[in-house]
Amino acid sequence: MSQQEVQTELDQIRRYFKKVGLRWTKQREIIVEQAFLTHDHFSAEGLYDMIKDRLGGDSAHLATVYRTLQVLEEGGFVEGMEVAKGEGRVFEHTLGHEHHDHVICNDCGKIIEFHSEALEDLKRREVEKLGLAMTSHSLRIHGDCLKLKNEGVCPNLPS
Amino acid sequence: MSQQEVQTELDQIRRYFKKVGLRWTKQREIIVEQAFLTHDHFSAEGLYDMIKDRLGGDSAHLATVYRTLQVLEEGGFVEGMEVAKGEGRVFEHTLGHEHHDHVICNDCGKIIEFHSEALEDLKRREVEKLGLAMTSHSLRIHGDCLKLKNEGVCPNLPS
DNA sequence: GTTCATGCAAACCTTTTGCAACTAA
DNA sequence: TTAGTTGCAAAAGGTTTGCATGAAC
Repeated sequence: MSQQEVQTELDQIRRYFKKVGLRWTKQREIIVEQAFLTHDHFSAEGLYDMIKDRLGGDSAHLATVYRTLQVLEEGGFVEGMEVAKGEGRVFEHTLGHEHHDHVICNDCGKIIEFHSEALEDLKRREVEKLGLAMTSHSLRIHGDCLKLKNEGVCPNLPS
Repeated sequence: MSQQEVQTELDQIRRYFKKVGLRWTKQREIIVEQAFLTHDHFSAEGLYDMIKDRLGGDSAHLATVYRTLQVLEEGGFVEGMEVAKGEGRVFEHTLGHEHHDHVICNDCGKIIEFHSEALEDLKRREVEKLGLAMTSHSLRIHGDCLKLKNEGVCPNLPS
């Protein structure tokens, strides 16, 4: 996401904050900006560290990061999920992304996103059979890397 | 699961413990038995409470429940998952069950299980396209109850 | 000037761990 | 006998919260 696109997202989120009666503070701006500058999935503490690296140690307190992420999640701007047992939640921003599922590589831990309309339809239909209207869902698939198995190299490993 | 079926599961698990060089203790028997007597999903602490209710306060320590659940999960006898943000993991036993997905009712929180072979196939194929061989996955769908919306009654609420 | 947000530290909750006592094999 | 297991209490790790101070409106 380019700096310019981030600006558009920022504006949109700022309007949301105002609309629901929340104040737009320096800290919130910093946190939201960092969240949307970040391409990968991030944890609350990870985001906090990125902010420290970029702007210095006292730009936004960790507790404020948590509080802001909570607001963003309620507003539907980010989505949190548990990736591995015993670890904290990781987030991703959702503005301008269609919903996607996650594949987690057993070999390197990398999170790969994918989207399948057919899969979405099927989920929705299966749930309707049970008498519910799907509002959200989370699909995480763990898998072994075939390239690693066949060629000894995991293409998902950071190079 | 009937008392007799539980006995069969117990035997199977006891053999597993022995085979991998773990001891079969009174506490482990109590914990495994309770886990397989239980039809619903349970948390570690919930299982501990059930044991206290059934057998008294000092039958098995909470730490032992955690340790045993870990072994059972590694052995593939139970499966743990996070249902709601900020809450602990819940478990279900898997022996003699085919894999299933979960639907969580937004209205009453009830967890409904379902299985769809078509959905399984599609997941597997989508992941293979990405170069991975699916080893496990977790699909949780949250939905609004249609009966509640249309008729004012959520059939998933405990009666 | 009010009301809400922040920083800080302390609390919280679930899960894990170190260790001495114990027990299955 | 002896290596693995338990109970206990303490620690750990991620997240939340109460409160006084400070900033947005």
